[in-house]
Amino acid sequence: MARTKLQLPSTRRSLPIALMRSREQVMAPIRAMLRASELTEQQWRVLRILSEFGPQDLTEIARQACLLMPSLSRIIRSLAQNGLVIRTTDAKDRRRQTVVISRAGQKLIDDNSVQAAQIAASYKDQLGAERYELLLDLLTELEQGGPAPISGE
Amino acid sequence: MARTKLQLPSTRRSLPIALMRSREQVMAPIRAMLRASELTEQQWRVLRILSEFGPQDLTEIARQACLLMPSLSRIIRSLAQNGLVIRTTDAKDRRRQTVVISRAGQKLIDDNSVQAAQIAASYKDQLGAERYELLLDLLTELEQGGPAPISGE
DNA sequence: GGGATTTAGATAACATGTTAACTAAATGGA
DNA sequence: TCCATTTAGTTAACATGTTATCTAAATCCC
Repeated sequence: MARTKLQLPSTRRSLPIALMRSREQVMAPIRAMLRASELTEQQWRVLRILSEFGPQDLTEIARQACLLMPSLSRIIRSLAQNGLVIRTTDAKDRRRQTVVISRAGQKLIDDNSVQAAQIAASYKDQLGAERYELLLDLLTELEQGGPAPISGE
Repeated sequence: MARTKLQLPSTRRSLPIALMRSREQVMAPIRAMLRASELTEQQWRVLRILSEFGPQDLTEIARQACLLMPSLSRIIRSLAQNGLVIRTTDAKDRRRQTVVISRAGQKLIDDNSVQAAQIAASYKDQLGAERYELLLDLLTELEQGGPAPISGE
């Protein structure tokens, strides 16, 4: 590749900024929906993970919900206080805690899932199914490949 | 549009989560770079906007950097205290403040722009130029259309 | 067994995200 | 003119993001 002088791309065509802006747009109606249930976007994500994949420990939830442990630690504490999840200490490894969604937590998921599905479908309609899947593929590829290792470090 | 029963997509194929995960990946090396300059990602974004588009008021910076006013207000205060930007009150509208990047602020941009450009280029290499542009287009489309129709644009 | 190391999770400290409420200045009519 | 309304920016309050540090329990390895 010709070593033309690398230039910082315009912020108008910056990938990180574009990812942020589009996420902003996509999340807006979801946040509006959740406000009625007094749930934050992150709490909703944790509940959905627990509902979809069943009980699991904090580290696994963090990985799936894309949250850092300190954030998740606070979120789980809050959800437990509000009776939406239940924590139990693992018998075989007493460092580990297994988190389960409660009946009340599952009810919140059920109450909001129809509207959430409609919102999700609206994105798909907007781009068209094919382009929507393509977008998801590109994002997944970006996520998995990861940035090229920084040379010389 | 009575299609099939709408179902909440799996979190493994959720657009908001995919956007978040990929942004996470993309930002990691940038944050690592900025840590050496004691800059946060948001402070870097504000400085880049000011460097690229020149002096402007807070509302305009917020729009371009995709920050909410309360966050930006704190960030500008911090940047001003550290001598990286300069605020002046607009003479014609004394509510409005014009923010300019300082010499020290510009130096931070200059010192980091080569490495930042390399990082940006690495994403492009990873996906290939064509798919990279396609991704940016899809994100832009998502951002502009939005699920809630924006009237008059 | 027993100390060094690793791992799960929590805590601390500070920056940002988010919504609501607020101040001050400008604007739009009657 | 005068006051209601709008606009630019700030502050408050609380949740999350981010890095560093800490504790306790498990594991490694001699």
